[in-house]
Amino acid sequence: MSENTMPDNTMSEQTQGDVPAYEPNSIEPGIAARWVEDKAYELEGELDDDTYYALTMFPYPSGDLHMGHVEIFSIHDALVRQKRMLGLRVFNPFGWDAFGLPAENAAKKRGVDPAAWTYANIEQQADSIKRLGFSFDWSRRLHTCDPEYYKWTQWVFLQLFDNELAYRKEAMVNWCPGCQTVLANEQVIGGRCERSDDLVVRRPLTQWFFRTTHYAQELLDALPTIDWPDRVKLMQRNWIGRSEGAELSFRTADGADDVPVFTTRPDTIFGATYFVFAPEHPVVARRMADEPGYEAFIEEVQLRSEIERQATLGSGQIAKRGLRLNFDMVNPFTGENIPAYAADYVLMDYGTGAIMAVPFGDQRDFEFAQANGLEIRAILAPADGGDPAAADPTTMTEAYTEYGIVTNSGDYDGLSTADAKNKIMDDLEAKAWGKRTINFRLRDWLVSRQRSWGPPVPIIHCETCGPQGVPVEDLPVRIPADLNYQVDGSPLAMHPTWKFVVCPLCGGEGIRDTDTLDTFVDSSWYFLRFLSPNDNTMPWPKDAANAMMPVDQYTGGVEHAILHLLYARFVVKALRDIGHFTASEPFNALLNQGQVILNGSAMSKSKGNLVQPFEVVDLYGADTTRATILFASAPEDDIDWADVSPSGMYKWLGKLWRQTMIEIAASANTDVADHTGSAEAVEKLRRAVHTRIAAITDDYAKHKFNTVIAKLMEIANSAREAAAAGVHGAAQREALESLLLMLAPIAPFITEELWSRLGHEGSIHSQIFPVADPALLVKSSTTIVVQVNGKIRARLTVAVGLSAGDTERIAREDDNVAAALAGVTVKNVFHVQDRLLNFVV
RNA sequence: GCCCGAGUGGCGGAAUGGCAGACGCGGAGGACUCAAAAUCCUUUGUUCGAAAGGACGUGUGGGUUCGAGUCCCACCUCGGGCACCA
Repeated sequence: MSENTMPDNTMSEQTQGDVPAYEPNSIEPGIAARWVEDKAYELEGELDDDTYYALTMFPYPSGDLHMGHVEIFSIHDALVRQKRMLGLRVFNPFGWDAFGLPAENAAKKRGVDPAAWTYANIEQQADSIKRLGFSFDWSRRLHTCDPEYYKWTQWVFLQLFDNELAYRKEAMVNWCPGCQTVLANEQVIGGRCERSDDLVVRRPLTQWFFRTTHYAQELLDALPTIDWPDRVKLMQRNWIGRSEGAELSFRTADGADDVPVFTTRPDTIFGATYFVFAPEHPVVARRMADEPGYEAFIEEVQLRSEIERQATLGSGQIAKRGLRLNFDMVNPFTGENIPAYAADYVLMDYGTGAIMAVPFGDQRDFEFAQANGLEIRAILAPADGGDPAAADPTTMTEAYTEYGIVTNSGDYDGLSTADAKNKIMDDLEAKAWGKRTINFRLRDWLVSRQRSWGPPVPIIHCETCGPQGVPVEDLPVRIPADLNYQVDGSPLAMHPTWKFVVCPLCGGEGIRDTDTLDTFVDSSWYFLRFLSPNDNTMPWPKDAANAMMPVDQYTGGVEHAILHLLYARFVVKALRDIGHFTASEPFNALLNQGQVILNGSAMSKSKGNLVQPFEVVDLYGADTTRATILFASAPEDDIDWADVSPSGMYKWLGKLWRQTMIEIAASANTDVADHTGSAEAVEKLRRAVHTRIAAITDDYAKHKFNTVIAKLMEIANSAREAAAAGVHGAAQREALESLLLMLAPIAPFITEELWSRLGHEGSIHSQIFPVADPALLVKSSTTIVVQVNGKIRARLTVAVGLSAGDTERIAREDDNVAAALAGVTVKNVFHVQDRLLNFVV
């Protein structure tokens, strides 16, 4: 390469008149269309053990994509594209969680067909996703509202029904007046509906449940086996809420009823000075039926509890009111008669619905006892060092919840709390008064909804045969096309003819169940349907399920921590036990992205603070939009759109574009295998590139896309510096091409375009991710820090591998170090190889 | 109230117990331009100093360590989860 064929670099960077401009919106749409036409990301061949299953939470089609979608798909796509470049066969399907209330609300308010509304939104989102270049496998697309899909949702329901994991019962359930339907416990947030924010009321209704409690222990035990964020695992652990204790019975004073209670503190039983039932407890209901005031009390409690819950949220103070019952109970250990109460602080659906009240050791009982003038009996003394006044009923101001030494408890006096617990439980079991028990906070999942835009519960009710599953050959039970959505209540239930059928067992009169399944049922198994979304003969092939499950990498929002993510785990365990595959968990690894917010608060239509993704895309292109999001912070952190700078990212991509174009021009008529520039400058550039390749590979593995981009910027800076020093040709191309390859998962369009302009055939996205040359990672010299008493006195460049003695000798030659050491005695010297030397004086 | 998590420049954020502030945004100055935009270059934690150089600095107070943004204890603030769970 001769000097005069090389354009002067400074000149070309300043003029750049001959370099085509970076115009993302003129190149991106064509490339996006080509990827779809070429079926570039459709996986061919078998779904086998070697296939990597990547999945992102499928969206609900409420309108066009919002920023949150663009964020999660940008994270997911960067991850997926990089995995492909590492040589993995990646299965990356996509679909829509398309059943839900907004479609039904649109139908009710505006008279549109919910299906038409839904599919129109889906098409709009699909177009946007393609425009943004997300590399999903479109051949596996599914929508949960397709009859071809919900046929199998109904089949899943029937599998659980046939195996006694789906059942119907009357229970006090959460009713949302706004949505006109019942809700699962997981959908009630702070007493309000997760969707509409209406105050939820409690009603007794007969509903369908999935027996999630059957798997409570396994759902808890398996948490350590999955690679999920600790935060999510902790939320599930708390939601499942396992507690160990004892169940034992108290007898009524008249000897007629035995009433079981659950306690985690059997050691405090001698302090049980009264007894409390949940207001609706059956024993209370029977014995109090004729008492004046009982009915009123029940009503008052139900009304009051909701209001008080709201009024006292966050205060930690809840008034405890109760009703003295017309009978007493007997404490089995003391033999004493103790008064019985009904009070709303005891819940019917936790434990046994009744408690032994120990005001000394439980804050709620303490408050209730004070309010009602009941005895507070000390049954524990603080261990050494404790404050005796805190455990003295005459002076204590709150319950004594610490452990200590048992007192006033007969034979158990003098034992520690832990020993007394064990001994009392041993004795309970020996006397057959009770047994060791484990209680869970988790309840069964209520799955039926009084709505119509969802899969109808595939059950036919028969007066003689009871509820019967719809035979598989009759699935799907379709939503009728002629529903009237303008009615109050459930359109499906009010259809004049739909529900009248014959019983599949006896052939007599049958009535369809008019409820539909919760949308979370749809999404609790969709990752299985992706394995064969177009096969109408089975839900999924067992072989493929065994090979592919669990999903290797799942990405999505933390808002589903105890909803979707818990339900999917339950459904997989249930289907495993029924025999449909061997996997025990749906998602092996989980990445939770943060939220996109604006000026500190969540974006929402009602607040009018939405940033529409396409405002950004239309201005700067998809690459800039994607890279801006990934550069703003680590994926798990929230992004405040007020703080991010798409224009900054756009500038950088433009700079990279020009830099690459200039190099293409600079090396146009030369042999790119050769390079110009000094050997030192070339080596410096190559070292910079290869150390970054190693670091970036690492950052990708940790999903730290923000530092990936920072290091790519460093390569660009090094390459520009080298170009200014006259380095062109092979070393410069190596730098730029490595950069483009490593940027490709993040900004797929500009890298594709520049890759081809650099003269390469084929897509950059089917290349192999760069590998660092180990030889270029070995340094010959390094900068060490010399400290005196931990304060930095000098930075010296020395050869690597120096001994402590040699390093010290060189360090002492430095003027600054010598000055700091003058007149003092060095007591010790710490040496960290190739990094640091610390004189302790 | 209980349980998690987090506090680093004007801003977003980097930092296997070993050079705090990588990378970028924003700011300042300059080059190019008739001018502006775009682009390029320099500079940018605070403070003392003409400079060389020094001091201070990761929410607060202690501690461990030769050495702490990083580990431990207490507290403050913010964010999240749960909320009468016996």
